[in-house]
This record gives sequence, structure tokens and C-alpha cells, in this order.
Amino acid sequence: MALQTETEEKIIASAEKLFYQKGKAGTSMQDIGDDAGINRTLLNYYFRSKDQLFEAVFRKAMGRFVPNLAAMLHSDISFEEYIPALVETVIDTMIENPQISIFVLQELSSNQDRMPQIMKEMGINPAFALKKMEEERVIKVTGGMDSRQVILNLISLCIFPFAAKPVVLDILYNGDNEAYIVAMKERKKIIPQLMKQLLS
Amino acid sequence: MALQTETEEKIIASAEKLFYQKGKAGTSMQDIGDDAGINRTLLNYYFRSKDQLFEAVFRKAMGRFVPNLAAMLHSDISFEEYIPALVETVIDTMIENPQISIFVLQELSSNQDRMPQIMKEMGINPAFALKKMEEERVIKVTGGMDSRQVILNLISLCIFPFAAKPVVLDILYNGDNEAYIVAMKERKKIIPQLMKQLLS
DNA sequence: GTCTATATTGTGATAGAC
DNA sequence: GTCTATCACAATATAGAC
Repeated sequence: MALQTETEEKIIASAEKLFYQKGKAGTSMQDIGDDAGINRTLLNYYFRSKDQLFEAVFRKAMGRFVPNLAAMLHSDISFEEYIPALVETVIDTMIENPQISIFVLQELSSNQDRMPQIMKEMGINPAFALKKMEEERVIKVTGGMDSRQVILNLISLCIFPFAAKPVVLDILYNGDNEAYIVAMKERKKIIPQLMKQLLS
Repeated sequence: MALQTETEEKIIASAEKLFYQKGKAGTSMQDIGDDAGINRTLLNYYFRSKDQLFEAVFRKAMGRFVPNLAAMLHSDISFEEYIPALVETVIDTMIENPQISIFVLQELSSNQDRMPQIMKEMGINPAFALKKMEEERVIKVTGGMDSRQVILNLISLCIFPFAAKPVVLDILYNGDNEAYIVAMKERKKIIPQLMKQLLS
């Protein structure tokens, strides 16, 4: 990764903020320039096109949590042993940037055809992961439940409360953001306990 | 709800399909007209503006699953008794239209400020729901865990696997949609069992 | 109700002065 | 590297003929 000028960093910061919030189509180059306090045409100078600026932001976002997932899916260690550390880092990432999950999910949903290529680039090997899951199921680490369902449960419990933050905040925490954050931090303990219970 | 002409129905159907897929900003009136096989300007004739057409689609989407949630949050019956039926209907709704969850979450995330008003319109009363949760916690239905965390777990397990369908399909089910659907149907049994285990 | 024509504005992108 | 001016095009929306 090359060194970035200050201007370039400002652009990326604003682009991240706005793309996360409004998505690719919902954000104009003008919006980003204004937010960064930088002339619109400089965005083209640095990133050539909106597409390429977006790609930079998207890849950075994916890079924030895909490696955690990949490590779990590919390592020699069992899923179970990975859970506490994974939950901790994922939740911390989400607390820092609650909109990242919905951003990534939305863009992946709009471009389903690109999924296999993206996974490859991110270093995830589905075939290998499936084999690992199959082996773990055989040695009954998962208490008889399909390993894929176990993984799905784990990830769902970690990420959904952030993807649905606006609703959760309003209905369950009455708009109190502090209370919401406290609850999310509590989940770092709750989720591993819960998974342990399921796997026994 | 007034009677709709055939043309109006076609427009709504195409608008739903495209808004779900590409979001509000990512879909043009032209796209919708083309998909419906209808002249672009007729969309304005029937719905006046893109904003109003979008509102119609959004409200219809919310109406598909908010009532289920509202019923659980407001009824006299305990959450626990509601679980199997809720899981069944939510999962069925999601299977029929996998992109609805990400669509709703994305739009709510883009317009967080509108949340309280939307909840009101949808007939959800956060204060009432919270009171009910507090009572249930007191009578220890939730095995000591905060009721809000229980609700959060339940909803996460139901919805996330659909919001993340592209990733889940690719990594866990190797692109096999049939296998994915079968797994989602299995969750109708898995989730209630799991919740029961948690609440005991 | 449905079409064509048109007004108006917004957007991505580049050329060229400094 | 940064700005102004400009281009080509796409978007929403409306007026008005039929």
C-alpha cells in the first residue's frame, strides 16, 4: 500500500462515511468533495473515477472483518476454540463503525455475481472451509448440529444487532445510544456462553 | 386501500423488484418503466413522484413483517409461547423474498431520524414493549438473561441468514440455492429448539 | 390514460490555465 | 496539485396532443 497524501486521506475518509451511510448510488462525487472540503474534480485526479474510489472504500471495508472470518474457516484449530476471540474482534469492529455491516451486505446483495471473485480475492476458499466443517461435524464437536448452521448462528448473533441498529436502538433501547453500546459489549460474553451451551 | 388498475400493479411489482435489488438511489424511473413494459411518464401520472412511489413500496415491505414483531411485543402472551409461530412466518416471508430484509435495513439505516415516526405509523409502541419485557424478566421466563438480549438473539437468528444470503450461499453452500433453501427451512425447527434451551 | 416533446437540474469526467 | 470552464449525458418531472 503506497503512502497517501493528506488530501487523498481526506477523500477516503469522507467517501467511507458517505458510502457507508447512503450507499454507492446514493452518494455523488460532489457530496464527497463537499464533505472533505475539497474540489470535486480532485477526486477524479486522485482516483480517476467514482467506480475506482468506491472500490477502494469497499475493499477497505471488507478487509476489516473478512480476515477474521477467513482465519476461523481455514485454521487447523476447531471452530469452538476460535469463538471468544472472533466474537470480541467482530463486535469491537462493529461498535467502531456500526454502518459497515449494512454497507457491505447491501453492496454484495446488489452484485451477487461478483461474490465468488470477491471471496477469492479476500482469500476465502469455500471448498476448504466446507471440508473443515464436515470433519468437525464428524467428530461431533457441534453436538450433532450441522456445522454450517452453527457458523450461521454465531455470525448472525454477532452482526445482526449492528445491521439493525436503528430499529434495535429505537424499539429495545428507547433511543439511548449509551445503553445500546453497553448491551453490545455484554454480548461479547453472552454469545460465547450461548455457543458453548449449544455445542455441549 | 383503493382498487388498483392493472398498470398500477405492474408498476408496483417492478418497483418492488428493482428497489429491493438496487435500492432507491440505484434505481431510476426509466428502469422501472422498462421492466414493467410501461412508458416512463406513466409512473409520474400514477404516483406523482419517485419519492411517493418509493414510499408505497417501502411501506408495503415494512407491512410484511412488522406486524408479526408488533404482535409479539404487545400481546399478553409471553415471548416464549410466541416463538414457534413467529419464526415460521418470518422465515417463510424471507424465503419468498430474500432481499426484503437488506432493503428495509439499508433504508432505515440511511434515514435513522425517521425511525421513531415510522415505528409509530407501524403501530409499534417501544415503551409498552419495554414494560412487557421488564415484567417477563422479573418472572424469570428468560432464565435470568435480559429480555432484550433474548429478543435480539431470536430476531438475529431468523433474519441475518437472509440479509447475508449472497455470502452464506457462496461460502457455506457453495452456490447451491436448493441446499440453501433446505437449510433455511430447517431453521424453523432449529431456532425454536435453541431458544427453548436458552430459556430453561 | 397514454404518448411525445421538452424543461430543468444533477452527475461523472476531462481539458487546460495557473 | 489545484482550480475554472465545459462537455456529454442521465435523471425527474411536466405540458400538451391524442
